[in-house]
Amino acid sequence: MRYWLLKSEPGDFSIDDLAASENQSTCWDGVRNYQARNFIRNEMKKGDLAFFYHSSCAEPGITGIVEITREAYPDETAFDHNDKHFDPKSQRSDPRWYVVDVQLKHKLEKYLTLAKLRQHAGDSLSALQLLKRGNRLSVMPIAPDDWKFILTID
DNA sequence: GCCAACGTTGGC
DNA sequence: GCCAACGTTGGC
Repeated sequence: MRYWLLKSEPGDFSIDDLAASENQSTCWDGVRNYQARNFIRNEMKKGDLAFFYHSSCAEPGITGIVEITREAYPDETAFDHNDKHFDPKSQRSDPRWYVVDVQLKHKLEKYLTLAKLRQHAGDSLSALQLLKRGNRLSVMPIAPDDWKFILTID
């Protein structure tokens, strides 16, 4: 079992949007970065857990935990002319982009801000990709030790 | 294969 | 809104 972090702009799709979804589930579509795609397509397994992270907002941070409930399948939004994630280079015969399904496990009791995470950038979380400068990856693995540590942060 | 131009991400 | 970082594109 592996751990992940998934970014979403709350103005686009927030954890409350997920909570309000049918089965508290959604397909994680719109990822258009190859490194992130490779994680989704090749490495995410059913049962893996992921932090739900709110990015590009007033107070970025980890807001909840989701479970991967279905492994990779083609991203339909890439085929849809009317979707903002439409990609003419993705063909049904050779899909370029993939999604997984995720289901809400729970929101964190206390919103864990990026600022709070940064307090540990020098020691316990020194390897956390999220805290590296210039980090723009929207899907990234979290080491088990980092996952455990993050859950202990008050 | 190089690299400049451009677009996007995301924190602040 | 600004700007640094980074990925992608396209001419050569």
